[in-house]
Amino acid sequence: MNNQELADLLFPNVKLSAQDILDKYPPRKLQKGQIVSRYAPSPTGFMHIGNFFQAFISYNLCRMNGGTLFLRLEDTDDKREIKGAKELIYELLGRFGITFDEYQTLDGKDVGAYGPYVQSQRKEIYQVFAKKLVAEGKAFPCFCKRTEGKAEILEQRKTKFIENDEREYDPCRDLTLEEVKAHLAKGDKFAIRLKTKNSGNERIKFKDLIKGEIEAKANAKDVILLKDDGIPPYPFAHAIDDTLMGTTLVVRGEEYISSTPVHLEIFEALGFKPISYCHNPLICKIAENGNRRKISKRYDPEANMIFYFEKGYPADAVLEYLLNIINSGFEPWRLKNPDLNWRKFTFGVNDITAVTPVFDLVKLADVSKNVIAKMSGEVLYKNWLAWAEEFNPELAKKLKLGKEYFIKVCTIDRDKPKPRKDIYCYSMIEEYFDYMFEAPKKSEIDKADKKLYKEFINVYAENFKMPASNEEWFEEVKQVADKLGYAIDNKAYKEHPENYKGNTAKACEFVRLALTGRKNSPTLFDIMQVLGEEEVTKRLNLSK
RNA sequence: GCCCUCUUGGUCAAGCGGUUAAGACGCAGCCCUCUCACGGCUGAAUCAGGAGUUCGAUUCUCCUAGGGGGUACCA
Repeated sequence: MNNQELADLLFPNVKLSAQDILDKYPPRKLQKGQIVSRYAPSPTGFMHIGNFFQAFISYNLCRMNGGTLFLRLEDTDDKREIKGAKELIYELLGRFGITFDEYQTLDGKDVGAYGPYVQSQRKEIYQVFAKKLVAEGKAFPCFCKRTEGKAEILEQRKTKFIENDEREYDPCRDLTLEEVKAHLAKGDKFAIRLKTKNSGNERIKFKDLIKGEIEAKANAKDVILLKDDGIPPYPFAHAIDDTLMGTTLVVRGEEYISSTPVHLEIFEALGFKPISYCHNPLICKIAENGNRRKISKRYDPEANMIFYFEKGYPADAVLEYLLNIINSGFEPWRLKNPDLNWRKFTFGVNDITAVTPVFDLVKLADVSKNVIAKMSGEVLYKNWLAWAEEFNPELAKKLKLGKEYFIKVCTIDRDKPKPRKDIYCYSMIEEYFDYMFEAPKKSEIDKADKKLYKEFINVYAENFKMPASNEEWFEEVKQVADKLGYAIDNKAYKEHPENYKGNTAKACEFVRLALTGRKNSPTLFDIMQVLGEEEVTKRLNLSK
């Protein structure tokens, strides 16, 4: 079999040599230890948190080491491509402030010298290398039907063609030139497969930055290099692109560990040096049966990165939570440096957690509360409005109309050394402050308290005027309470509760209920100030 | 099935042969306080199991169990 003749037969239009391509991608000039990493999403129409997780790891690694980060779009699976997917990826990355040194703009311009940064535009490159491998006898055309993982077909092939159960040679690897010609004459489509040099008994070792050295069975399958549409599946594209683009560190999910031996054999066949890997753990949830499972688009809304914007979590809160998962050193650092931007935090490549973490929305809420607690009332208002304009236009209208008022609302129990930490996302604020929009419709009052409540509010409302200070306000509550037989002295109350109708706490609760309908709200005096005397009086009278 | 990988409280985890086994979230209780919070303090709760190595194992080795991942002309 003349391999060069076969190669020319298969790729009559490919004129460039591998060297021609290599010349276009000179090695990067890097300082010692400097990394080049990438984020390589597929445009599937949504961004999975696990996928974003990798981008974020790469981003952090690069930012800490002065490295280069590029974005490469892996749009080689035409069946999965969705319109607008590219835009969505760019939009989400932008919202999170994840920036790249090299990428292709939305209108198709490459920024950076190692493009094109979109795989579908690199078809010729892949073909050149595929042709080279065929010419060297390391790859061959395959005319079989696509199996695409269909069990029956795979099974059939196994029993028919596999010499022992350790290897999976493809039947087409031994086609004669004549047979190939016959196929081509019929116009049969062909894929290109790697002619594995292994028999299934070899072992290989490779290093992973998180897990250390991994030993595995070497690849012994004639894997696909080029699909019958001339486009490579992930492994071949990965080997070529990351080599050409000068990647020094590939961050990818754990699910790729198993296929790394395949990638390594492809690198070797191509004559490329292998690249360092960092296989990060997959983010999980606890399933109904108590087991962990991969966080999924189908069952977990939080698997989709758009979720956080719909709910209105600050981007930095999400990022800080993720940083928590990536590196456990972040939390102590944050405690020590409450006011520094998370971008100031550094950690080592080897310090990334190796355990599949369970995604915890409760913890995220806590992180987010702390992020929001640092916002001034004005900033909170701005962010809340921005969120509403996108996801709740009705609300946005109200917020804009009452701008001054709502800034005051947002400032309640804020802009002080120890702000409240109740709010963790913008979508919850409207409900949280519902009584600032209109008089409360529902009341959390205990049934048993109803009589006392009426009595108290009646007297309190009688001579109500807006207090000038928190102290004054409280004095007035106390006076009324005292008059009605409540304990002013909490100690006395604790000793003999039977002597009183309640204590000052109870009295305050009644006022709170009258004004907000709740037992729990920010400082009442602040609320009164924002509501204004007229409104407060109205609500008190309503509650009589 | 086969291959790879992981295993410290409910969750995130520190720990790298000798510790009263950190810390955070959550939970419970107390304190602070003029109410709601914030904050402070205290508490319950963890080394998957079994062998071995060792004077000594959470830490090293092996086995088992369990979890997760992979096993496509998907990434």
